[in-house]
Amino acid sequence: MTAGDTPEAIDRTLRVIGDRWSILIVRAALRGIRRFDDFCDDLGIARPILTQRLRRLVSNGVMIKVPYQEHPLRHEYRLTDAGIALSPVLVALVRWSEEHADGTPSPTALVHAPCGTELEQAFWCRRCQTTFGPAAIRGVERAAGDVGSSKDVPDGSPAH
Amino acid sequence: MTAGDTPEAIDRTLRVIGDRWSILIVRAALRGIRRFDDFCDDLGIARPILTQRLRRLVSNGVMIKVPYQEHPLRHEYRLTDAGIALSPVLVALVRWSEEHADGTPSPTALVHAPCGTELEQAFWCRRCQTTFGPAAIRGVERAAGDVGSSKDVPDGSPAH
DNA sequence: CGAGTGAGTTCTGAAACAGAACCCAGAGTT
DNA sequence: AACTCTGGGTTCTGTTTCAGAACTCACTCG
Repeated sequence: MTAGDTPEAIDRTLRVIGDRWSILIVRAALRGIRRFDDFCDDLGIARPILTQRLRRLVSNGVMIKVPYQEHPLRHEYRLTDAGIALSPVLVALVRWSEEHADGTPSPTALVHAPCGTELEQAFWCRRCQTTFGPAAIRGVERAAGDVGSSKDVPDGSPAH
Repeated sequence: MTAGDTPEAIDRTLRVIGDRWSILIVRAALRGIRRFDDFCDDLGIARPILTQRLRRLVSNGVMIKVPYQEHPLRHEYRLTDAGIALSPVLVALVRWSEEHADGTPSPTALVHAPCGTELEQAFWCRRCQTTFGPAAIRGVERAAGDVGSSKDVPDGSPAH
């Protein structure tokens, strides 16, 4: 309550994809995996958990279950637009992993499709027509009357 | 094995920040919160969990514990550079929350500090000098000989 | 001396995770 | 018809992890 903030929204999101597997499932799906067993093999996830995760992702609109053949009725799981919209999260995570958690670059590079150049992720200011990094971010309250009260995100020197 | 991929690296990262609280803690820290009790109050997190999370974040180099006064010896927790580097993940999550999980925009807007314009997050191609969205991403194998084998990320129409 | 504060720890119960093994419908094989 | 394979699950059974109340402890302030 006191916190004029939103752990709320982000919290709800984390409930959807905030466990170790969901993000990996989305990632696998982005790589083109669609079938139950393929997810299983690719991720090494236990079947019951996969079942439950897929169900949750479906019920939260991240994926949908579509039949890909009748008769032996079989379904596959695909990302919805909302699911695809998670890719910035994924990319940010992968980037961070590579740079900070563990030097190993992932064997799959993500590139700009039209030209094949490896992509970067940045914050973009429409007004200045420029990209920038975390250091140039500031948080401001949205409450209409309150526009002056901007709190700086971490002050200058972070650590040390 | 068949998967020439890395759940590995990302998995390690998710072990660091892949629970519901760690990200929220980082987020709070980005907003300037530093002290144990303030995290507690702000997040509504249970103290034992906060203790443990902070310890883990510290041991993984995301935060550091620095004394801010002697005598009643007190520490505070600050983000390291690696921790600050998580902000793209945060931003991506918040963005997604707002757009897909729940219409409510967060009360704290993130803006480009120099000009105050609300920021956007995008993929950036250095070669083309352009920003683009998830649809224009493609994954290619990095294995030196194998550059031709590019798999498309989700094919054209995602769902429906 | 008593109250207050910052930063935890202990204890206890609920929930989530994880793996092995089992199930079942339909198709293809013999 | 019997037999086995495949895709897509479910059940059962432990092990972690989560979570909250309540307690501790060192120190300071009045």
